[in-house]
Amino acid sequence: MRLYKSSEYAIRCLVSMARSGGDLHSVKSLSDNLGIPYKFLGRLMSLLGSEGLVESVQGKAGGYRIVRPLEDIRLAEIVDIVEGLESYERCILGFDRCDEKNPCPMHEFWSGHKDGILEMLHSTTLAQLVQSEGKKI
Amino acid sequence: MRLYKSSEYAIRCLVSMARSGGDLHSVKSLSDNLGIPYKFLGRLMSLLGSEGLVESVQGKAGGYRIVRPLEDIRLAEIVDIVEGLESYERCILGFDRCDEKNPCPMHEFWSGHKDGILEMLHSTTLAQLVQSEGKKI
DNA sequence: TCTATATTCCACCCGGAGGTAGTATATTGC
DNA sequence: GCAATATACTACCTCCGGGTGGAATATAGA
Ligand code: SF4
Ligand code: SF4
Repeated sequence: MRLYKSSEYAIRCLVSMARSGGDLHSVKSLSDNLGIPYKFLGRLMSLLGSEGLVESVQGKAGGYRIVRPLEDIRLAEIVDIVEGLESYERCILGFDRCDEKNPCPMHEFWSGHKDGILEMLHSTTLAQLVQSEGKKI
Repeated sequence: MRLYKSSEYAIRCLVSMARSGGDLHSVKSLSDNLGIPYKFLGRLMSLLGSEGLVESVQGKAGGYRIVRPLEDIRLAEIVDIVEGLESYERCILGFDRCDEKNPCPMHEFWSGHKDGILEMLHSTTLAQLVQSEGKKI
């Protein structure tokens, strides 16, 4: 019932980068500002880069920047890259190939929450997170 | 975003036991009927027994039975015994000590779902699961 | 050119969830 | 009493998410 640490880190970094101006952010500065293990974050940002969510610039004064418009980056995409969406699309009791005619005992109590979360992940964009009133990152 | 396998097994076993009459159920029969690894389920049922959710009878023709009324056993209690409720009470970005005045960027998009799930876990009882229309176990 | 700072890539460690094996112990029915 | 069948307990294994260390590579700037 919790995101992977990696998804949490990815979201926090992207929000932090988007909030503090548009230019390059080094892994070092992100690690220091957000309290995320340096080496771990390095590998994660490299993954986000290879998946096209961010752009990397090597060498001194290098770092990462967000290239795509914030309204175009949805939570579902971030989570899918980092940990995959399988566990959100499957369900609480782990059954797959569910239909309304053959539900598990939890269906009427759970499926609404599951659908709501999945819808939220697909509809919420980085732009909304940046504008949200939450200050803590 | 998924229950532990152990929680899934526990819920499925309890629902199965409650649905198929009130008497003793051996780990062997539960394992066969539900397709749950025998040894693994044995340890899990032993835990449920030590926590007072079920009662164990040793020896030939022994097994486990539910003693408390079904209306009194809530999902939250089962989940708490098996995997703990921490990850449901904390939140999606892993912050603790959250208040409305100092939210994280996800708060307005997530906290509603979190509260709904927690409320569901605390209010749903085994009796409701047994009566639900779901046939698949 | 040389150095400092940055990403990139490799191998490795740790802890916990899931699962297996074997054995000890309890108890029913013959 | 004895065999069959049940729970109880201990030790161990595998996989993976999280995390660390070190060296290779790229590059801006003195
Ligand atoms: S809650 Fe519904 S969708 Fe989820 S596993 Fe059960 S039957 Fe399938
Ligand atoms: S969503 Fe709200 S309750 Fe959850 S971690 Fe963020 S601020 Fe805290």
